Amino acid sequence: MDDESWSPPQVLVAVDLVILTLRAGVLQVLMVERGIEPYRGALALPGGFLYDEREDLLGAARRELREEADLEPERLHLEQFGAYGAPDRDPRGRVVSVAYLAIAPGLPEPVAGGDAAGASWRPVQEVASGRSCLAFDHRQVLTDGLELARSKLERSSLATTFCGETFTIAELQRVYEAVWETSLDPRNFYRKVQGASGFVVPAESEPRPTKGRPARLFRAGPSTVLYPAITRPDTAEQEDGA
Amino acid sequence: MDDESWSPPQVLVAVDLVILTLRAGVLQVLMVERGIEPYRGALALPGGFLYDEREDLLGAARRELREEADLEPERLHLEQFGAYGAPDRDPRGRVVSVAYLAIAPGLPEPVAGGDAAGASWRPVQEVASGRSCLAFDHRQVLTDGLELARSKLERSSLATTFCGETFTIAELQRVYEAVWETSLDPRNFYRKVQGASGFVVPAESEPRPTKGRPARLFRAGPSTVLYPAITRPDTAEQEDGA
DNA sequence: TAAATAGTGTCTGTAAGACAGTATCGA
DNA sequence: TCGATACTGTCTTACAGACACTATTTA
Repeated sequence: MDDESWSPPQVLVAVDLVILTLRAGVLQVLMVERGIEPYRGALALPGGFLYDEREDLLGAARRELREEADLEPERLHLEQFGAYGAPDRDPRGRVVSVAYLAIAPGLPEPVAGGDAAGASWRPVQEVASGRSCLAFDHRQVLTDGLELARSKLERSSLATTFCGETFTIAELQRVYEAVWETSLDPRNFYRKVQGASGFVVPAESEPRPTKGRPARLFRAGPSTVLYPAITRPDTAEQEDGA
Repeated sequence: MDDESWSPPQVLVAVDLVILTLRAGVLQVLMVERGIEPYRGALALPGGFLYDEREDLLGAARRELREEADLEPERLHLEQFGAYGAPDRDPRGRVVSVAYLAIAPGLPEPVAGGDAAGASWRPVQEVASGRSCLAFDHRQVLTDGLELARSKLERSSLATTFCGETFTIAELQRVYEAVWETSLDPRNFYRKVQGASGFVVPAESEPRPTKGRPARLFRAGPSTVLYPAITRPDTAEQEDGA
């Protein structure tokens, strides 16, 4: 290992982004269509190489968020969740990719303009499950990012970052239902959200156009950690053999 | 970004290992004393650069485990938990380090022999908390790895990997107490461990030398996920301002 | 009025924490 | 026998899930 003539291999470092949002009640992920080889024409997560020697990983993630997704990094949740470095994951050579999870409030327009030309929101279910062809190991990256988002919904106030400035409890519930792919009892959900101190605080503002009784509006509260947690329903508890 | 003349920076990739074990009832981490600059003489986590173009990250972690810690990777829990890539984290140049958490059963001897010459077990509390000088950003890496271990004890059967082939409930409790830096009620702990289906299974074998009534022996059960979880006592729930 | 959505209350089972009590060993 | 450790049981409170009910809007 400390061989005099040995020197460690040079590697390219990239960041990849799993950017989630809720549009029309379904969980969507931002994907770009690759214009160049390898995987030309396939879907890929937004991302790219480190720009220069001085850029740090989070900085690169923020830059890609702006360039490829046309999103303001300052307002978004952005969190690292893994490094992917299989030697053959990129046919061009050795690339280690660090993955970040970003959450954006539902945006009315599909991303447009600037460098984000090829980017579009896609339903997560469609992209993650089987059929479509994803570049590199991005299916695995997506799956891991999704699982992080799902588990963080339980014990952190992450869910509010899917919503706008103010939101109703029912809207918040739709976030949980979309990310978890479940349905929840609105009455129990209401009780639990109210019971988690500091999760949401009332926001007095004009009611929304609606059928039925207008809902109260809330905004994100001071807590980042939820206690008690909003627990995810059993999705068939797993066991595996020794 | 797609400037023709631009090319991404070459980076060195390393793996760093947080290797935890329990010795004499205290949580210890394997540290090496650096023999070369930078940070000569300081304590560092075991680790090193990727060996060649074909080695993958987990492979590198396994190799370092063998070389630097003289441990058999096959028998240990080994899990990635983060990538560290601040531009100035290594004065020699740009290095991105991928961190792994490893758990070893208590080993009677301090590590010796082979490349592991400079390695020694140190109490985590002493290393992580303040005083001693750690190389690079290894204090942060250690802290993050520790927090992963602590949280995984709650919902996974990780704790049994700190123990030998067979163990008593009291020994398992000492694992939780050491990692969490708490004390637990033995009676409630007993009930919870038994209640978590598949966590431990009885092992019939000769009782141990002991004062008092000899304890039953168990071995790790088939479950990797704990239900119900073994919950960590409140360590002052945190809130932070918006 | 009805239809629709919002919000409250109540009941039941399970799990957590506190702690009393019984069992089985060595000396 | 006593001291020590192992193990069992019981009580109280908190939370999860199920679901009945009341409230407030539009049509």
